[in-house]
Amino acid sequence: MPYHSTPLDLAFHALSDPTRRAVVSRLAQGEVPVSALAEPFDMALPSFAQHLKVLEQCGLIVSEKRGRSRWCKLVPARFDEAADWMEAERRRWAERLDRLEVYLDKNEEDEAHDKPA
Amino acid sequence: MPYHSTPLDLAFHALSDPTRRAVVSRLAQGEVPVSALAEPFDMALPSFAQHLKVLEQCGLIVSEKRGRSRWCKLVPARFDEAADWMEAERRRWAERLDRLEVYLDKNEEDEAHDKPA
DNA sequence: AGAATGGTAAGGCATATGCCTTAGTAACGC
DNA sequence: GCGTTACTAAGGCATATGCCTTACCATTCT
Repeated sequence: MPYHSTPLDLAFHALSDPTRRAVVSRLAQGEVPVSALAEPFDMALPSFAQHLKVLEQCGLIVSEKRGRSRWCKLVPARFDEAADWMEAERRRWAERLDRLEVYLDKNEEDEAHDKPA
Repeated sequence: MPYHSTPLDLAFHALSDPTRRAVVSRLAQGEVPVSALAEPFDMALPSFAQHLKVLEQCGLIVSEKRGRSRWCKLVPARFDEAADWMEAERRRWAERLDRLEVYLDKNEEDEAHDKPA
């Protein structure tokens, strides 16, 4: 999706794959080396490494090579951007429903007093 | 991404495009017909319609044809699944950091009392 | 009825994605 | 040094994505 690819685009794209979400999920535990991360997945290592590359390129994780293994860890900032966007939308949606409810209640009241629109 | 495509995959994929996020964002206002939704975008209508199709197929929106225009509205449930997943991860992450902090504080205290690990 | 409006269908094109295999390279273990 | 371990590079293949254009309906306006 390099047509546009803002950080948010990339983060959501990264999270649209179950393998990558599982990695993110696992990294809540802290740092994990690539081999340990890859172990649960029935996938060739190079394929799995691509997923890590996607996560790293969009800034959801960082990694560092120590000896012959590479350790990965989450970067909450990028994750938060996406989560914050979702919460903000959720709030906007909820506010609209609240206003709608107030409006409906008001009309009901008016009707009770014989003052329809 | 029909390799896997759970609802969560599809929702995140749908949200990875800025045009589609803008549509979701706009629909917080309520129902909007396709032409009005499409108006801000410099894109042929059929291209835009594809984006709506993606949103509808993953359950983020529903639409209904009235007369010759189609009205779209948000479906919060699917959106919430994605938002909930993100919040749950965020919480797990925060909890781990809390435990880490407690652990570090404890060690600091121990050191102060001359009892290192 | 005939034209305009609001989509929808169909198909085409360039690029991206997700997987694979094979072939390296760098660090450790003996 | 030599084999093993842990990745990394390179390239290939099928399918998906995002855009386009050119038809083609329905519905509504005049």
